[in-house]
Amino acid sequence: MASKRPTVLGKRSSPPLQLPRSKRSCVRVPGRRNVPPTWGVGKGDAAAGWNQLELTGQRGYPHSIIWALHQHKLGGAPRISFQHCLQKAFLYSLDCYRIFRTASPFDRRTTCLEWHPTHPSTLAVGSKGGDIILWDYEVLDKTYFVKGIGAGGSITGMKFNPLNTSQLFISSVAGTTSLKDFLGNTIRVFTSTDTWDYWYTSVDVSAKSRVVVTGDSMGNVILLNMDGKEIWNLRLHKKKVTHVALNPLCDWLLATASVDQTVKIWDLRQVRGKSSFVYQMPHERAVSAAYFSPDGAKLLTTDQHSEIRVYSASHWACPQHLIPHPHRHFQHLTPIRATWHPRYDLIVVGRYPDPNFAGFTPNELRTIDLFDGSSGKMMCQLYDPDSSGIISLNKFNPMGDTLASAMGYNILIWSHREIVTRKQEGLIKVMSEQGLGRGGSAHQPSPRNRPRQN
DNA sequence: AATCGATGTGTCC
DNA sequence: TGGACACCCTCGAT
Repeated sequence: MASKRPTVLGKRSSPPLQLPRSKRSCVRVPGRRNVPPTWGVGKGDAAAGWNQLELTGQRGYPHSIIWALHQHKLGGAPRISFQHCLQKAFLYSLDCYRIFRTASPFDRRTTCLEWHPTHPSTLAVGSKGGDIILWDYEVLDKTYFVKGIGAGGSITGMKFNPLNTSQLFISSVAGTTSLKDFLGNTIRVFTSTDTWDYWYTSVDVSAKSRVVVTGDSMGNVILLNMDGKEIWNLRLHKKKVTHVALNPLCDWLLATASVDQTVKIWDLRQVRGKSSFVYQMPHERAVSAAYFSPDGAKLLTTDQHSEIRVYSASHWACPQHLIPHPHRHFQHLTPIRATWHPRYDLIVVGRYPDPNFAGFTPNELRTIDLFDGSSGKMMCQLYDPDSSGIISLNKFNPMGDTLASAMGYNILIWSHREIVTRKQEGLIKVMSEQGLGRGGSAHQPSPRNRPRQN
């Protein structure tokens, strides 16, 4: 096998990428070429933007758990569960969500986002250059930064090790799926390519059945045990595998998405080849993501053009909802992926307005859209005019009260205005005590993207 | 198999 | 300030 170096086929013209890059080696860590990383505190006030609610029913009532309990007790319609009341209360509260903190720690686009499974204000974010940051946004400067190789290092998938949350499973264009810690040590390499002709595109892990699954850009899916022993490696798709996801409850159920325009569901215990799937879901376009819902009962897929789908376990064969939504693919954009809220039947996804999309309206904004998973209806949009880029990645934290977004080079943290205000006061105090204060107020907005300003 | 076009975001001049 | 251009290997159409 050829060494992992530029190839004619790959059209790579730069020197071998595994060598230290003279241009990059002296660059401070973290940091952009000539721009220091930026860390921002959101404005958190009402003027910061608008969030548009499209709920039916009354407004202006404190939509809290108390409200939900009250509603439930009133029991207007018996089929409306307490859970549903809670979800409604949560949707109302989104009206008050603001950007709480921002960070722009990389010298390339953000490609990957993963919340810490237990620590509520900590997340890992990966970049196109292979950098990874572990960031606790509630504590100033509490970050770990693992430097990547630069060009060609792109992080394609991340998953915290469920058995040791100081470690991350990482798949990368640089040619490995491996387990690393935040000091940069490689604990184990699960698979590697010795060529730039293909690379790994996604990882998932099951603590229960102790397996690691990874997909590659040729359509192969590899199943390994936690010790790194390969169980099988099979070409399950005709084109690049874009996403692999294990069912959180049923750990032998695997979903794979591909640019071959299919999503396939597999029984891990009996995979023999391309056609041994349990279900196949043909799509209109290449598919970027297929996430099982937290309760394992649904599957959410995002294609590369203008469709989000919800499938239900009761009937995998046919989608429960086809949701039209503009999020077309573009070479220099991190593919947009819709994700589930961890507690409610809600879907979050970034909008990339498209004049050719059927529902296009002039002056459409690059919002974050929330859909109800059971009705398929859009319930709410989040928007901040100071962060007007396309928001490719959106994930709620495991608690479900904070949203992390990836917008180009930037990471945005959204939470409830009251919490934002309270916490920001504390942060600004600490900043000014440490001489980091910026006139005692938040960042000055930049015309395009506030987080880039410093 | 090879070529082309789409068209976001940041840097440099 | 605005325009050129890099990014670096994406995907669909031809």
